[in-house]
Amino acid sequence: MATIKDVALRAQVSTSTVSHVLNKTRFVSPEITLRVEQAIDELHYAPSALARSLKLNETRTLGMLVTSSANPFFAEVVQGVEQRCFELGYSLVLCNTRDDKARLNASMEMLLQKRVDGIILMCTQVDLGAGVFDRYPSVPLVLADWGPMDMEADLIQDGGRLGGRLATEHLLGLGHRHIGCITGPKGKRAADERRAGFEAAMAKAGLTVRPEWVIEGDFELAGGNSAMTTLLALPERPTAVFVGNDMMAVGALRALADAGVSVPEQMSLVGYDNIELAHYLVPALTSIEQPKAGMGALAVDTLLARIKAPDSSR
Amino acid sequence: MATIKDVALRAQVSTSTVSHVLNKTRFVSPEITLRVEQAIDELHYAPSALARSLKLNETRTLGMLVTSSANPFFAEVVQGVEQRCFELGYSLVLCNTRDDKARLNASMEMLLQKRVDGIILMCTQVDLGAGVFDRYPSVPLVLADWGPMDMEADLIQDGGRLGGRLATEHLLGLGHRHIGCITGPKGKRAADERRAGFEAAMAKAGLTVRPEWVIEGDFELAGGNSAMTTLLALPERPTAVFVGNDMMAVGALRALADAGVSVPEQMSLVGYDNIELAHYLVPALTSIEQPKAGMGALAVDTLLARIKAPDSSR
DNA sequence: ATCAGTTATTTAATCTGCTTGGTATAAGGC
DNA sequence: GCCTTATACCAAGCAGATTAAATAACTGAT
Repeated sequence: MATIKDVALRAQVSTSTVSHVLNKTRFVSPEITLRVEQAIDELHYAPSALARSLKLNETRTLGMLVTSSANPFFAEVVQGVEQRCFELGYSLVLCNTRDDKARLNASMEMLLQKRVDGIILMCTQVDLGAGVFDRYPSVPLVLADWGPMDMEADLIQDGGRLGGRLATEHLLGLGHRHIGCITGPKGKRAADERRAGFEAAMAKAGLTVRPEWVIEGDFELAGGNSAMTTLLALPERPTAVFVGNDMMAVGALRALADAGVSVPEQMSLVGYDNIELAHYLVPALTSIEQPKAGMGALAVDTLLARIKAPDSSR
Repeated sequence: MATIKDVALRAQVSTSTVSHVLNKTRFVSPEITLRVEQAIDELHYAPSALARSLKLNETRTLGMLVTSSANPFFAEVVQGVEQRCFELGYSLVLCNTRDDKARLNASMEMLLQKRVDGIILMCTQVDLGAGVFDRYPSVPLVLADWGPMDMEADLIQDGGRLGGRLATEHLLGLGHRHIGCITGPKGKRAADERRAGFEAAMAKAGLTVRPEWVIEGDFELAGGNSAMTTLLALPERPTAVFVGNDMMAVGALRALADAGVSVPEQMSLVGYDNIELAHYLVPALTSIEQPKAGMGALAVDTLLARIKAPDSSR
């Protein structure tokens, strides 16, 4: 592959002139500019971002760690992240952690060695063993959808508490008084907040939350399915359930259908995230909107702001 | 960030010795090895993959271009690709093209400048204007799920013809004789092959394909929905439909429910891809299995084989 | 017309962090 | 004392960015 030297030779100028033409960082006379551009065309020259990054100490690359990028919710956030990266001239290195600590650490290590400018973390795994992070204290980090952490990082929060309240109030508005809840994994911020919102709304309506109607799920299809199955096996069933995310709601719908319980006649559901699929389900799923692409874009913007001003207050 | 020089200085050895310790590329005495390792720890040193890549002319990074990574089918393939990359010590740069030629070209340019070792293309866009590809004729490419192309690249093919036949035969086996088909976009290989399989199976069964029962969709939720709506509006309806992928099938199910047509009593469906969600739908969707993660892994393996032997026959 | 003083362009030299073939040095063997 | 080994170091790149320095071109004054 041609280098800047080849171009310089062919255009009969020095490499620095070529560099200035490429980056428009100084005036170069029109004739010379033309010669250089011709040489670039003829040689199919493409500057090496590698060499450039090495010198400039900036890769224009971000890393993203996500539990499972195939999960529709994450997939949409990832796409939002990628979209914003593209708009801003960055590229994105995607890593799945699969809830595996070793894998997370390995991926972090790789990203750091590749000298990404910053990293977006969106994983369930709360405890990291502090292994990698104190090795590289300086890499800008953004945490989205993350458990309690004391790391130096910016946080992207969804208004889970509000959303949980809205979801519950929707059910209350339909006249329900016996309301259950399928939550996400305990300890995961998003899960806990949504649940807190649910409890707040119930309390505000003067209703007590029946503990056996609050079931912990895993934010996945299967978890929602088994959680609903558990609920349905109870001697007394709620008439409505707030499900912590849409994936679990889909699983729950399946369980309801299998049990012959019709929705919404015999039981109402509200989901969370409003993934595209929710509209197409039968019956259509009511869901709390989550600006997934927006969260992705926000994460990128936050990260880049931090990169530009590493020491500004959080 | 510490460099190899800092480590060398602290360990009182030369940089080359540090390098050899890091890469285990030559014998270094135990005492010196220890000193070097201590220095590495104390300085939180992480070698720069940038400098390494520059020197070695290899980035251990692959690029992947995909129409829309949030599409469940693509999302699973992408995850398969990432999985295999991780296993092999590669990282993955993900780019969405959104069916936008300009964007595809821009992303290609970026990947090439970053000197990725190879690129996996999985996009609908058939025509590229040949802009970028002849500029960099040498980058190893793998095309998955791609229209007819005459580029120098390896191809990953799904057995779409076979799958289409199987799907149709499933419906025939259920006793159906009036079978329709909702296809993917014409010109897209996967779509055309599945359709060809459908037609082959019909012909083999001695049935004629009624043109008005073959509707072109877009492989998306909305397209499946409107295609089925169109079908249902016909004076004569088929009793079964082979839908070209699961996303469209979900959309179609919605249309059927809206029209009060019960599935499978009044109409049977078969999908394609067998995305995880298909099991959880109500009614459950029968679908032709597509080894999505497997295809991703295969794409990576094929690409790496090509990288190792650029001139071997295809 | 000529020369000092500018300004406009381009060049040459260094630097980024790391790998590696060639080489140096000290210890050990005969 | 000389020749091996064993072990570690040197220095030349890799592809480009940056900057001080050099050259060329031009200005106005004498």
